[in-house]
Amino acid sequence: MSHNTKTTIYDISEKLKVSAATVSRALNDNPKISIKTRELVRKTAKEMNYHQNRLAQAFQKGKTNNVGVVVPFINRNFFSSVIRGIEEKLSPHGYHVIICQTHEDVKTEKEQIKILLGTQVDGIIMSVSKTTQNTDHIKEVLDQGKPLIFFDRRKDIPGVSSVTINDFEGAFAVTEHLIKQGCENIAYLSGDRGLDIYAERYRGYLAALKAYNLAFEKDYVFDLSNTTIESGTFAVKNLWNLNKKPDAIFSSGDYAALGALQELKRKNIKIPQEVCLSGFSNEAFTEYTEPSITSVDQTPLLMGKIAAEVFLEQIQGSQTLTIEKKVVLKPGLRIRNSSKRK
Amino acid sequence: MSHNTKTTIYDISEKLKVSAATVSRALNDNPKISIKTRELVRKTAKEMNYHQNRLAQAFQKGKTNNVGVVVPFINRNFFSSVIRGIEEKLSPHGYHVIICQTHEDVKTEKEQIKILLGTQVDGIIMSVSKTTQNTDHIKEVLDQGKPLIFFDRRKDIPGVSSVTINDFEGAFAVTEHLIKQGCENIAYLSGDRGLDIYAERYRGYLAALKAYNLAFEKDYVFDLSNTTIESGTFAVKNLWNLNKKPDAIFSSGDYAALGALQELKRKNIKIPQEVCLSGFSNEAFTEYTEPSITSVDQTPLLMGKIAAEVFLEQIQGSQTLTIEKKVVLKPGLRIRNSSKRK
DNA sequence: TTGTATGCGTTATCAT
DNA sequence: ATGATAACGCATACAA
Repeated sequence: MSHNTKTTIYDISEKLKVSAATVSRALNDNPKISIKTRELVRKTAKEMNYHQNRLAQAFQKGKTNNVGVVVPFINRNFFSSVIRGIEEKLSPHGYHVIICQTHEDVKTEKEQIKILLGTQVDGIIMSVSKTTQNTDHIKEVLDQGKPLIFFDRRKDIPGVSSVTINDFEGAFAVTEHLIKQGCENIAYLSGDRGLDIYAERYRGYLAALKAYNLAFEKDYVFDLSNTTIESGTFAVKNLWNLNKKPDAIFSSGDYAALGALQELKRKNIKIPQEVCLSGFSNEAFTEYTEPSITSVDQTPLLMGKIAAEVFLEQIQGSQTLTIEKKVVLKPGLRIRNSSKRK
Repeated sequence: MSHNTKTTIYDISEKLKVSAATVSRALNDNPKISIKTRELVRKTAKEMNYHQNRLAQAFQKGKTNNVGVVVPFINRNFFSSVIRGIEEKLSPHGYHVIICQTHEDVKTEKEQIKILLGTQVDGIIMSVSKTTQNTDHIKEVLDQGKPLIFFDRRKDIPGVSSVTINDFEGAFAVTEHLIKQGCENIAYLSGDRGLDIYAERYRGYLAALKAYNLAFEKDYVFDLSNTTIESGTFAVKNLWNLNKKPDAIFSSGDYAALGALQELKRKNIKIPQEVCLSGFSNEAFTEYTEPSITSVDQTPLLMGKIAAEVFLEQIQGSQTLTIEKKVVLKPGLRIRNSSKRK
């Protein structure tokens, strides 16, 4: 019942007294092989419990039909949704997705990419780690002539396509919304602006202030190394030591917004009456908190699908010519109770 | 600067006028090769931008150092934490994790396992999909002589080790806790009892009722095909059509508990004063809701680490003898505001 | 329609 | 300490 020794095409060829090449061709439904032989081979293969060694095949073809997806974390709604989008698009094309997480650590990112390349993935779709400065390990993907696509968190590397949302626009929309709710002293919790996305969101915040003639207050900008619950809590504690308290908090990440929410509640500060609050990313929990948190939808499913499409284009396109494609998606403001005053 | 043609050990051997075997050995730090040669080869390899082809290596060795991890979803706190635990344990041993999600679909599960086997993973650690009945595709892993370890959601297959928590005990503890808060009419939202975990949790609920001489009320048990927010909402709507309303709800999953919470709030029912509520799994959001939701911690990080340990034991152990190991972890009751009456 | 021969990149065995 | 060669499983160019 259980065959422990794996059967190869040679075993089949021996049993059927045909050549291994014939077996190989039959298995691949090569029309040059007679239907009769094809069926016989198939049947025998099944009987002998034959399973193709994809490794050997990939080795000889130089193509695995695997694509690597590298993300900081898999348990963020945003990233897991992007992955889902990629899978949905790629799977019908026979591509399989290998998921790797870096835990925001360059060293791990480097290692993961090295392994993915060594294991011969056909391409890599990634969102860079927060700590990534030097990009040599990323360029290596290009050097090996393989498609590389960034999504969300990109780096400026010539020849690399990317799919992002318009973070500037998203942050502008949030800030504008807060202003329209009557807020004038809007604190901003910023993620690491070494990442484009956070730099852009900050720009959006500033631009909206300017557009509505609100004074920029240096003390209202809080730099977080990580947008975590703890950092949000910490930020509020500090902000409330100021003489002039803010009447709104815009966090560039949902987790910090959540931490801020919790601390505001501990301080018995009414949301949104006294302070309006917004996050960014539209994590699932923003809907469930009390009050629910305003946020920005990054359309991750769509982002994943488009990233996958770009990959498919690149892999089908001529190998010599690399087209750099930059897709920028429109963010969606999700206004919830934490900032709804009417 | 960028070498598009990948260099092999032959390129190095040619340049250095040594044999490919020597290069291979040098690269692997074989002590039989002189230090001088080893260093020369290393240096040249770097210069020529050589990268090992792990695929070729795996092919010839019959060992990839990859292990497949198959889960229903990656964006559930429980699963992503287990994966993290597995990674942490396996990574120092040179193993790399390939993550696959089935989206609770047997067909996908089948496909994923087939691909993982074809791509020659050294073993598989998995949590079966809800819809999995027939297990032939899972047995195939054993047939190929590769270690297979279940975690959380297991199937009864001889020779397969598993790491689970004591779901019975966890559910018993929750029910007992609710009873001690003064609840007497405890509704139960059950996941698909075709899965061991849900069957066990149900048993725990029943056993606690019995232990405290509470009558079992058939109408209080609600069967959910999926433990989603919607199903929790739906359950509460139906339960509140009964003449005798429950004074507690114990959901076997956190998402359904969240849905129940939302619906209860819409109905202006005070939690925990009028109705106590508990979930199961300790999803991150259970801490953030208003009120926070009592739940059961499945110690996923530990579970992942142990699953990985079992894998390592099996792969290092003799190939002929398969030991079936069943590890059962202790669940942790996390009492939160949704059920704290004092 | 089928068979023969070769190569993919690496490691291992057996020489030297 | 190093070299020559076979082998891993499969697909394909070339022959027949």
